[in-house]
Order: sequence, then C-alpha cells, then structure tokens
Amino acid sequence: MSGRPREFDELAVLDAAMVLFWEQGYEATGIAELSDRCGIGRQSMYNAFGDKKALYMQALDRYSCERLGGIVDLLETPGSPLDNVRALLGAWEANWEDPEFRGCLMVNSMAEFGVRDLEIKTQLDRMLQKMEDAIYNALHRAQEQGELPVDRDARALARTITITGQGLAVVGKVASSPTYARDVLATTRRLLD
Amino acid sequence: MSGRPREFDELAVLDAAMVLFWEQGYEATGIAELSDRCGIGRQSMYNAFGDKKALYMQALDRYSCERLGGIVDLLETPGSPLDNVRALLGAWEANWEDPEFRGCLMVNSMAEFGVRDLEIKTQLDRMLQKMEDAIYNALHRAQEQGELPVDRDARALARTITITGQGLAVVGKVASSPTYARDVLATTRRLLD
DNA sequence: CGCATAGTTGACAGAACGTTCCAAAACAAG
DNA sequence: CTTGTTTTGGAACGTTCTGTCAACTATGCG
Repeated sequence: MSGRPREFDELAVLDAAMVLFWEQGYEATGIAELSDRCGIGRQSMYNAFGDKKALYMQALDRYSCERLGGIVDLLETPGSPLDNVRALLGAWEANWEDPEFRGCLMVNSMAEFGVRDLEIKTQLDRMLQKMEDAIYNALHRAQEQGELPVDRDARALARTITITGQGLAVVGKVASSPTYARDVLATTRRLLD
Repeated sequence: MSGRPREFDELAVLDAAMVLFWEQGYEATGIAELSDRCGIGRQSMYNAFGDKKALYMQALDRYSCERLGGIVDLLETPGSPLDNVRALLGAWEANWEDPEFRGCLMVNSMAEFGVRDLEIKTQLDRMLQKMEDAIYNALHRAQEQGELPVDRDARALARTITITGQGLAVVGKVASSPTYARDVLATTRRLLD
C-alpha cells in the first residue's frame, strides 16, 4: 500500500546536495544547509538517503555517473579517438577560464578523505580508474587507427593526462594566471602528436 | 618583566599542528585533538597562536618555509639545474612509493578552501607561485647553460611540472597502482630531454 | 468514509564544537 | 621573601552539530 507521495524529485535533491558538497566539502557542509538548499526537510533527507555520509557517498556516485560518465561519453564519440581526447583537454581549458570554476568533486574528495576513510578511498579509486581507462581506451583506439604512434605507452599517457586533469582541477581553484591551463595543456597536447 | 617561561617549543608545536592539519584537513581537526597531539593545553595554544584559523594560517606558513623551502633549496643546489629538476621528480616518485604518503598540505588546502576563503586562497596562490618560480628559474638556468634547448617554453614547462606534482599529491592518496607515478614522471622526464 | 501507509514538520536530545574565564603555578626582578 | 608578569590547566560558556522522536498531513485502497 502506498501512502503519501514524495513532494520532491529524488535526483534533483541529490544533485543539489552534490553541488553543495562540491563547493564546500564534506565537513564544512551541515545538514541544515543541505536541507535548506535542497528544499526539503531534515527528516525527509534522512528518510530518502540515510545519514550524512550515506548521502555523500550517493552524491559521489551521482558525480561518477553524471560528470565522469560525460567524459566517458565524450571519449567514446564516434570518429577520431584522438580528437576526442583533444576535445577533453579543450573542455578542461574552458572550465579553467570559467570564473565560477569550482574544481572537481572527485579531487576535492581525494584531498579531504583519501587516506582517512577506506570506504570513500575505494570508491574514489574506482572513479579514478574509470577516468583513466576511458582515456586509455581512446588512446588505444587511436593507435589501432594509426592516429597515434604505437611506440607510445598509452597507459602512461592516459595516466599523465588524468594527473594533469586532476592537477588543473585543484590548482584552478586558487591560481590567478589565466594562461596557466593553456600553458599546461599545450605541453600535454604535444604528447599526442 | 618576564614571567613564567614557556614549557614548549613553539616551532615543534607548530610542526605537530601542521602535520595534523595535513593529515586530516582543517574542518576535521578539533582543538582538543590539536592540543592533545601537540602536548600542550588549550589555553596555551590560544595564547601562542590565536584562534584555530590563525593557527592554520601559521601552519601553512610553516609548510611554505619548511617543505616548499626544501624544494627551492633542492632546485638551487649548485651544479646542473636540470639534474636538480630531475632530482625533484625523483623525490616525488619516492614519496609516492612511501606507504604512509599523506599528500601535500598545500594541495589539500586548495581543495578544502580555494574558492571559499579569500585570505587562504591568496596565501595558497603565493605558495604555488613560489614553487612554479623555483622550477622556472632552474629551467631557465638550464637553458642558459645549454642543458635545455632554448626553444622550449620554460614557463609552460614549469607550470606543467607544478601541475604534475600537485596532481600526484592528490591522486597518490587514493590510487592503488604502484607504477602510477613512475608512468607519469617518465612522461614528464621526456619533456626535459 | 475509514484504514493503512508513507511523507512532512517542528521540537528536541546528546554530544562536540571553538572560545573564554579564572585561579593556581612558575619564574624574573626588586 | 615579596611583587609583578606570564603560562598553565581545568572548568564552564554558548553555540552548533548530527540524528531522532512524535504528532500531523496526505495519499491509495477497500
């Protein structure tokens, strides 16, 4: 028997919570603030998502599906795999130039937890590998199609690009120079020629 | 007139506080934990360093002098500037392989604050530039001494190396693969040939 | 219309937070 | 020894935190 229906969209609330964690981190974000910005009551949050850490984990999951999934989709776009990688680098450069750039939830989470919470660490490692593998697959296809010399270590290249993205996401929150990302990504792009 | 003398070494306490912030971040570290691990009473901390944020800023300063200063010193070691840069990359690789690797306080701070606190953001930007400039100066000297081709953009290279270091520091907290840093740094090293 | 089920609301409990107050303690100078 | 000054340790402050409880509301179904 179904009772009173939900007055909120679960995914919309999760998105709002994700953005809040994204902007402020886990510890600095309170339950009151979450329920305020999500537009639902405290108890409704606990009913729908469990406690604060459970909500955070679900926000991380959502980020993995939505944002990392978007990167995977971009890299798997039909056509030139190498151009897809270049498009990813271009997207990062555009992100950097956005004055409201807030970094990357995955990287923020690595810094805040990381060694401190094994459960989150495991999840973050999975997300990191998802990203690395997506880039690696694109580079590998590029080699199969002759776009990228086969003597390049595609795994090492994928990891380099991953690290570069993570690095830019953190540094972009504080660096003042507008040409920073352009400089770094120009160097990265040369690795693909 | 001088009264009762301090029972603790101010720098040693600051170092202990720095390590604690380094391991756990700002928000997750409580005053009680700080005074416990620093071995002094609450009131003594407030007397010596001010409130929590003031202590954190001083810990950041200490990190800038001690750790970043160490990097600067390494890069200014007499001899081959390019070898000094290579030594820095080697140190990062060794850090990665340390099972107790706890990342980098500067990067953690960028992720936790960054856009949220202007004062800390400004300080982090300074620290970042200190690191970038130290690398740039080494690369520039390498070009003057003919160790590095002059057609390379030393600024872009310095920024790339900086970003790589920051990226490794974050990712190293969660990544499981032991060859990650080796792969990335091998790619970086090739930029110096 | 009632009953069962599920969602919302506001108040509340217990703990932890950062910070301050205060008296005791320890030294230097007179 | 006495006085003046600073540090220290513990108690206490008010606030904020996460999480829960119970009453109220709204729906579906018989």
